Amino acid sequence: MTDTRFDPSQADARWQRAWEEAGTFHADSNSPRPKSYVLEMFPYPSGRIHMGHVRNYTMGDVLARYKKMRGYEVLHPMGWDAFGMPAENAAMEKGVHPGGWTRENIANMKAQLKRIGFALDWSREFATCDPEYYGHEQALFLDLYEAGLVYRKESTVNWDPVDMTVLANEQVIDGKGWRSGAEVEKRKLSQWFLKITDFAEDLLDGLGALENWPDKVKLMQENWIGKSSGLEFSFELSNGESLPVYSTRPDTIFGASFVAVAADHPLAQSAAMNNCDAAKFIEQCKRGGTTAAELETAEKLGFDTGIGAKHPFTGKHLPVFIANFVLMDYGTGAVMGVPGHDQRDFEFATKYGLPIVRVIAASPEAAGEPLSEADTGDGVCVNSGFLDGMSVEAAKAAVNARAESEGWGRGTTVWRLRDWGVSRQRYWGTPIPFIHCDGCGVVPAPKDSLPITLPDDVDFKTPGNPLLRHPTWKHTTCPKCGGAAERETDTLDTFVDSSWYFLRFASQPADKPFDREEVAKWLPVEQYIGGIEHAILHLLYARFWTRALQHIGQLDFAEPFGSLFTQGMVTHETYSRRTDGRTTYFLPAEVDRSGNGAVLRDDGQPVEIGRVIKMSKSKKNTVDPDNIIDTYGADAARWFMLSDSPPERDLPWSEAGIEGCGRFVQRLWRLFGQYDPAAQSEDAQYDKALSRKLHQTIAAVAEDVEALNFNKAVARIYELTTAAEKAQPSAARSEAIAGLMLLSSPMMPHLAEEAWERAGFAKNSGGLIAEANWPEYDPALLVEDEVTIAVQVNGKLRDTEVVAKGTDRAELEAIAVANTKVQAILSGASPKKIIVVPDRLVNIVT
RNA sequence: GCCUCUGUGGCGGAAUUGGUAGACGCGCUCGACUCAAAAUCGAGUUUCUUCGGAAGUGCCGGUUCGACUCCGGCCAGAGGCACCA
Repeated sequence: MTDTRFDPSQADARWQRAWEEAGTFHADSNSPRPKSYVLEMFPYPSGRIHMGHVRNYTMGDVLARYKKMRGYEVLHPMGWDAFGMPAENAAMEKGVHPGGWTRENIANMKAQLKRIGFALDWSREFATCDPEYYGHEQALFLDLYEAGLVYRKESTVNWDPVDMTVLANEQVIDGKGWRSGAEVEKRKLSQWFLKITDFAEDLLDGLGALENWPDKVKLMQENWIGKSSGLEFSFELSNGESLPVYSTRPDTIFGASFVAVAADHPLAQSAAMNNCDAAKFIEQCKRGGTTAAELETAEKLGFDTGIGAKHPFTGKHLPVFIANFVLMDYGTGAVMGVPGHDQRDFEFATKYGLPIVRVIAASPEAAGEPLSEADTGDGVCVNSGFLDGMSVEAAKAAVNARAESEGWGRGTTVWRLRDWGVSRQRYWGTPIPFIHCDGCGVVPAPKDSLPITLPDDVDFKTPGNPLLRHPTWKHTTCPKCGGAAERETDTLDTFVDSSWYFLRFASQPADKPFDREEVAKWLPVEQYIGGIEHAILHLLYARFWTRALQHIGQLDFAEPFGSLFTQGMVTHETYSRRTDGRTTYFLPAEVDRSGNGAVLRDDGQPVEIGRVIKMSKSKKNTVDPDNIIDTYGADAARWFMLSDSPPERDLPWSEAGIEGCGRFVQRLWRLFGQYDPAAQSEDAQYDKALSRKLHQTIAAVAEDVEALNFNKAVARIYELTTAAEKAQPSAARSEAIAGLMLLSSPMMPHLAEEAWERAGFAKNSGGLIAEANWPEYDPALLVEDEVTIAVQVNGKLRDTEVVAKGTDRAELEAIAVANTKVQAILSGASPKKIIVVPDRLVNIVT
């Protein structure tokens, strides 16, 4: 019998074809239905879909299918974040063209996604490496330039002196270039920036209105934007100059024992001119990576310039250091060092023998308490002249007021957020549409010259930017003077590409980036789903870009994503070997983990087992879903992704559960086969219980799916399945079986379609279950009429009692006191207190 | 180092948000069916126990009649830290 087993290898493809032929998931912008835009973060086409993608897109898919069943016109599109470094790496390693490599990957991954049966509107697909896409991006960039939101300035990059190329942070390993192994240097380059700081206040304020964003994401963004108020003031220096510094803790000014400037601060530069030791120290600071993590964990080093700074209150001379932990990008690039109340300053002062003074203490009496580490707690000012006895807050205000009235400083707001550097010295990205002319300077490319496309004939045999050394590409004429000029050879950060792709999904006009009317119909995105790793950068950039477009009058809203859901990552341990100081990673599929350790299947030799971390291409700890679909079918894979783990939490990958999911698919299939509309009830009481279970499940699954609590919805479906299996044939049972088909259809759409058809619904209603309505529930059936209450003595459970729902307090108390186990414990003593929570418990306190 | 999370049986996790800890699933054990296997079905499965109970949600302490849930302090792991996407 063919229908005793569900055969995904037949059914999956069959229904995928049926949906495609019926145009089931085609989003019609002229539909009278209410609209819903469900979007998952589009993937980088790395080559293969991995489990993180499957998890992400399955969640979105369930929601999209559910919304459709609830009567929405759903836009659920897919595309490709197709520019980026891995394509260039592949070009260098395998000699393939980044474009060809990317296109091939897209084709493979699209085929993989199609096998999983996602309810996507493929007619809206595009890749960011399409000239039709990035040409419009160039136009938008020029629009922002005209609005004054784009500028150039010098900024630091990682420079590999052997390969003569700029390295991404990821390519710097232990301060060395990943290919050359050369010690990386910091180098300044003139680069393009977007003025995200113009929107800092607005981006911060906007978080308040994002009710359906996770608090943790809003908090992370808030901290990232980092609004702080403090004092900007100037030290008079012994060389007659003045040095502006910024501090968020002016209340600790009496504890200042040194002043420190960044290595690239003008003062440091001029010190280097007169002093070769200073120059050497600055050179030393240039070594190592540029990341905040590296700077902050590196040993605190300084160089005493010999210059003195005059303390504005005490007149004491403070030594001025050049220090490797001061950032030129934040504040004024110079700080006052207060070792008593800042841990970095404390470490620095300890190392260089500088005074450490307590100026904040829990109470005035504790002024003399020694410090073994920086005290960053609250308290009152001590050892601080006129500030003594003031609270931290009062002292801040008092210092600011004195500085302002005496004219040597002022209270200011400083942001941690820096402008967005978008220049990349790489080939595989959107060319920045500017032209460098010796006579006219930097000139925007005329809009009618867009798209400025990438040349195809590039080579990756030598490191560095192929655009820069291409024989002809950069040569052009100046749009202003007509003279010979050169194109900008930097390309845009790929975060620019992902900052507006969601607008392009609304429609794809040829002559403009997006159609305003279509955007108005679909946007903002109703539900955006993606990895928590994008909590700050991508989401902040997209919010900024949307605001910037609103600012220049191209959009009518500021926030692109109404609701955000950040899923946890699919994680796996890593397998690696180190040879010649380089680490090679291996795929889980290449590794035999059956013994105690792990060995490579190829040579039987052990590999090192690394930590359980997010699946990523660079660490090769990815699992390919194709094998799982081959073995168990798309529905089992989808079900597995939704089961068990709460979606916001990380999911450590294991193969163990998938088999059970495959069994459940068959179990449901057998149950669905028992659908019998003619079945008659024999036991009305029993029927009512099953009917109640069905209606409770309908309500609960809807609620769970809307909250994206898929693991809970899955558990409900299991429970109803078990109840239906155990029930005798009856009308209620058939109703439950039909209900289960509908409830499980967003999660296991192929199985549901097959069962729907077999049960005759497709013929009767003339449609697909994907186009059916979500079942209604009867609110009257949700309420139970009996509840089990806990009987506790001193908070410990002693027994339970079944009572009618809504039994009043007095009666509950009487039942509990009369309970034999309670009587045994009380043994005649009378309780001190009895706490009654109706429908829940009675607690007897002795 | 900084910011944000997470921590519950052998495993993934549930717990109506302060009210019966371990729902549901995986795995395992035993049983039924079978010549046998697979599949399927049934029972059991936190730990200890003198079988009365006792302990138990990363660790230490606190609030409460009652704490996985709230508060304080630690520990461990993950994500992000501006050129991975």
